[in-house]
Amino acid sequence: MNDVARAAGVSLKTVSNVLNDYEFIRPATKQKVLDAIAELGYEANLTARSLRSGKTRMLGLVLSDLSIPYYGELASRLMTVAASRGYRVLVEQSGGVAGHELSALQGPFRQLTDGLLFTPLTLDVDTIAAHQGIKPIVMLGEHIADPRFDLVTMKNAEAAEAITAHLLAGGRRRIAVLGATAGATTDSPGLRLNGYRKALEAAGAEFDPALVVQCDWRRDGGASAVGSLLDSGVRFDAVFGLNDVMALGALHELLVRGIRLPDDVAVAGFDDIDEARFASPALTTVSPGMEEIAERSIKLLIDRIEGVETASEGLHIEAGFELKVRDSAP
Amino acid sequence: MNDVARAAGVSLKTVSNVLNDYEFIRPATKQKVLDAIAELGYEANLTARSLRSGKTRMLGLVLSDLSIPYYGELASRLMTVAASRGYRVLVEQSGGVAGHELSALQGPFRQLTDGLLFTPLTLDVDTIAAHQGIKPIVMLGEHIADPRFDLVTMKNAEAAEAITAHLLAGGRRRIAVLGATAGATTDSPGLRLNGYRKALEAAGAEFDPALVVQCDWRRDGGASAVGSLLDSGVRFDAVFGLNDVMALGALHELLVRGIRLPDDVAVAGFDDIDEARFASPALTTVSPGMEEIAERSIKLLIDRIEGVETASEGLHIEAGFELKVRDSAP
DNA sequence: CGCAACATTTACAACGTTATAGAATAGTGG
DNA sequence: CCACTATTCTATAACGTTGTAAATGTTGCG
Repeated sequence: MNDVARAAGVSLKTVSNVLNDYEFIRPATKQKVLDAIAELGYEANLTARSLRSGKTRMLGLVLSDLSIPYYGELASRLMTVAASRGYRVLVEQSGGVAGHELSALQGPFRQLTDGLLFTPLTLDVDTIAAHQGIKPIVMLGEHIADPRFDLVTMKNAEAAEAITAHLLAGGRRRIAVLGATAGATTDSPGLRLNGYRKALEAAGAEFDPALVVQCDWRRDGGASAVGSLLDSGVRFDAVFGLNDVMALGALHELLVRGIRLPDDVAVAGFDDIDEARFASPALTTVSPGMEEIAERSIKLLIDRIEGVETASEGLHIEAGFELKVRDSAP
Repeated sequence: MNDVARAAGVSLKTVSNVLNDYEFIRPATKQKVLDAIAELGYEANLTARSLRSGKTRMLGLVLSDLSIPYYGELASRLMTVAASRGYRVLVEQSGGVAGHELSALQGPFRQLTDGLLFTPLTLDVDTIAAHQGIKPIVMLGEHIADPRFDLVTMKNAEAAEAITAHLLAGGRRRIAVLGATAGATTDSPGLRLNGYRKALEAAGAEFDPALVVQCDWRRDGGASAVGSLLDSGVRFDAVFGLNDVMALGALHELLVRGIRLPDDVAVAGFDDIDEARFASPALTTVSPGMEEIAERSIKLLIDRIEGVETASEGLHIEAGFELKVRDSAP
């Protein structure tokens, strides 16, 4: 910057002012500076700028694992939206481990970012509140619904209700659910299960706890869950995976076992990952409006960082959803 | 740091020395400093450290799109390996657009990182060489094979040859290839196609250009490519997708059209993404040793950054591969 | 012509760290 | 007990930027 100042015959600060679009600069001076910058190929040093300003123009994204399709797609979209606002996204994988989530919250990672998009999987809301620090955090997903935090989420219950209603409308009465968890009703499995029950109730169908299976939210979790359901002799005419990869795992296992889809058993998922469309049969699922989630969460976080949004209570935003009816459950 | 120094009754620099494991520090002094750090909850400011040292301890990763399963998995593994060496990974999506690739190479992104893992898709090697700058770059993938650059790649030709040989051994003679490109033989489609031809030759099978189809390296690319092959009436008894997602798209399309897999047509892919195992039928593919690629590329890049590796020629590393025989092509 | 009032530019300090080089202290041999 | 070396510590100056406040230019008006 010194060199530029010398080349343009102005002071250091004037160059800085040009770079920062300071109002009171004579056009001629500005041009001289810009010429010098172009000629010398000067680029501002971002590290120095960060040190001085205390801002990094990076957003932190904490999620369990980028290799999970839903998170890969989410990260991709968030990065694109953030880029359009002049921010970068730095990803931290927690692996769903409490210690990693905590260190993402307080450790050096936090320092590198101006704000956090946080998908907590193991940490409870009070622990997070105790370690939230000073910079803005926007929660993604559903584990947290607390007035202390901003939250951008999908309409879990409504979407699960809609897809269950669709299965019921197709004549299914015994709908197995994969991926439920014990206890909590405010996290995404809980909310989706609520939606499921509500749809059953509305249709006057019986709720059978034997149809609700706990398993890992992964492909092989869904596969083995549906396998043990078959082995145990529980009857069912539909499977609702609380996310797509479990549903796809189940779909695969059902086919391996010679069960006809969708004639014998219909399969539905949740997320509408890219892959769902190309499964055989194509997976009926619900699209949680990821584009909207990405846009609104980035906007909210940046507005908090830049002081545009000043609500003292946490804002809770729910993105719309869309039912995607395909061959696995027509 | 000033506060810590005061609390410990030592100078600023002594605190810095403790933090940097400077050799000549009395154990008692070191302990005093560590106690003061613990008591005050001090954490070093990474931005200031970066400004002073010129290092960010971040590695840049340039790839087309994180939502592509192969890249999601790769990024995830790279981040894990990098973390174990005390580095973070900052991802930049190029979308396969030349302009974005170029700006990742020279723009502010470069400043934020100590070195680059680069997966060039559109830029040619001379353009890259012209803009490579001063910091280390390790190429990932296959578009570049040039003595000027370090490269970590998979055994494209050998792996493609192996999987083609497997199809031939299964009695297939007319193997369609999806995802070929015109011209280049040193990029990954080119190398894989070479392996395909070599296997044909070794088996004395005829090479038919009509079986080689160009398409986008995406799910719907594979689907529509195999669709138009069917429509055009070209006979084939196997499909080799040059990557898994094309193969999976093709697999889906074949099933939709009522073709029996693997009886009528066998399908094979390349990459062994997580999803391949759970397709129906499960996809036969080749695993390119991603773990090894991740480990060796991170190690090489960090060794270059830290001056451990000083070879003046580019190092070319090929990771091993493993054939994954599954139901789509037994 | 003089002096507000405003526009434009500048000098200097600061952000929090590490490198350099030198000062202080401890240890050793004669 | 002194000179000399090895160890341990510290003062000062950077790294490259922006905020503050003050200096300088310019314009308009009485």
